[in-house]
Amino acid sequence: MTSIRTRFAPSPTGYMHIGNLRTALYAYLVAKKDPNGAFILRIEDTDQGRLIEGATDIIYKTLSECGLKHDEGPDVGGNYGPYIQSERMKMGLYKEYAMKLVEMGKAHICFCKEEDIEAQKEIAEAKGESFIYRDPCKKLSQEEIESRIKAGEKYVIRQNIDPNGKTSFDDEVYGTISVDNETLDEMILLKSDGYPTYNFANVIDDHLMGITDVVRGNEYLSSTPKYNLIYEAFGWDKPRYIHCPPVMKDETHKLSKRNGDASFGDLVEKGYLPEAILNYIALLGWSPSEEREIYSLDELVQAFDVKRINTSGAIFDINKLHWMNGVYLREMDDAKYFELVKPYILKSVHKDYDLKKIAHILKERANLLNEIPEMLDFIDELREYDVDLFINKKMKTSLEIAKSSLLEAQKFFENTSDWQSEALHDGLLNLAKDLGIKNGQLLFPIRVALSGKAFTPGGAIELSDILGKDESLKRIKIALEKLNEAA
RNA sequence: GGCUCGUUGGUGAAAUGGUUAACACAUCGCCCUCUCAAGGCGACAUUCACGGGUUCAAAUCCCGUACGAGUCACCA
Repeated sequence: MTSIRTRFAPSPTGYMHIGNLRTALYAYLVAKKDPNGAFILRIEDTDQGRLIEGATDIIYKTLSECGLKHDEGPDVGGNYGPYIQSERMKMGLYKEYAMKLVEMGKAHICFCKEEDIEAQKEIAEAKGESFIYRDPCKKLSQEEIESRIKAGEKYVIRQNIDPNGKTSFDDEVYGTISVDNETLDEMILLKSDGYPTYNFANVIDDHLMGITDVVRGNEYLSSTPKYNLIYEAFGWDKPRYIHCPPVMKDETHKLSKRNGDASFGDLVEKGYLPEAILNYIALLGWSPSEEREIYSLDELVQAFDVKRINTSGAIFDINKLHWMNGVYLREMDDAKYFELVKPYILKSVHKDYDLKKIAHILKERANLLNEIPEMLDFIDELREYDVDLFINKKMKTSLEIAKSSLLEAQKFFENTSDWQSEALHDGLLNLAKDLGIKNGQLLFPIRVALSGKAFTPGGAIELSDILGKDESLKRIKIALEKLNEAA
């Protein structure tokens, strides 16, 4: 049995969309499911007008950040190169195959003007008729064709389709798809600029590169029969088809880069981890057979099964990604977490505090790296805050209680020589016990005094430990002044 | 408009003719707790777009309707 070969074939026209990335992921998983399988990257740059500078680099970068390592591609080489279609085109490869089809009577040369066809189409649509272009150039004599080409007239090569009969194929996801040939239009294979269309290059390259499993979006479902007709004309083996449902932005719209919809790069910039993103999008349109959702890439390879790909579109839910990102963050080992989180801590903490302690209180709380700077914005400088923050029903605190608790805390802090978390912990809890008040009645006011915020990562003990004796006392003093003013 | 595909809770989804229709996110409530989180527990679809049919039995099979998407480019 031959090894599985799949390809990811993006066109370098901008950023990497989440939907694209998911297709790449599925193609990778299908290939890697086979120990000898190969995942190939091919750049489809046949639309010279839409090329965007740097887009290919984004593709390389994204794949590598995600760990979707390709076995063959423009940057890593391989035995089936070149892997960029414009380079293949320069070898005359597409034209050669297109001409073969012309010789076989499966394609023809067409001189029709784009505008003329467009006009005919509009007329048909105005009448409410469906429009299938019947190309008059099919009837041109050999002599006429030759003389017009010689005269320098522009032409394209167009597929010939026998309108009789049906064409059908079995999609691994959608099952049997079958269409009447008369509804198939005769698509352009080679453009007048000499470049192949996607429709053609795709078939030629997939065959030449030995692709066994074509993984792509379901927007190609309805043109697949036309591709198969080309395979049949050449007598080539057809690949297995794995069409994937779309990733949606909402009920009726696919995810798109316009409107600032999430691209992979955007999400990473917002503080989502590539592993979490990949894990999340794997679940958009596919579900594992076991009751589990957290999978590393290698685990996905094991668990993935084409048969469990869904047929209907899935809406991208940032909420769930957010949760999943938090899971990845919490499960990360401390050393790795610290290195990851350090630059974000440094965005708001510039003074000389123990960053590891800060990372520690963050770990259970931050779902998103970008949330971190704001969570720590009280550490360097205490900001102005409202004295009412000390009043908390659940903690059973009032301004009076806060004041007396802080006075006690002040005394305790002043007399504490052993400023470390364990001693602070024991000391403060004992203090509350001695005073006959609830822990919260003592600790809540301290926490507010130290941070000036209603919510903070960490509590009174952790914050006083991090801020140190002098700074803690200073902040308590400020709080007491506030409370005196309020009284 | 023609053709193709789709439709289970707010979201991702399981189920492959017989279950109280899993599970996860979100939401809400309770517990834990020095705040917020995290964690624990619980609530949340009498119903699977709708209407028929087949069957002892249908979310699952068949037909129709509605709605949605894709495609019909010298874009991929």
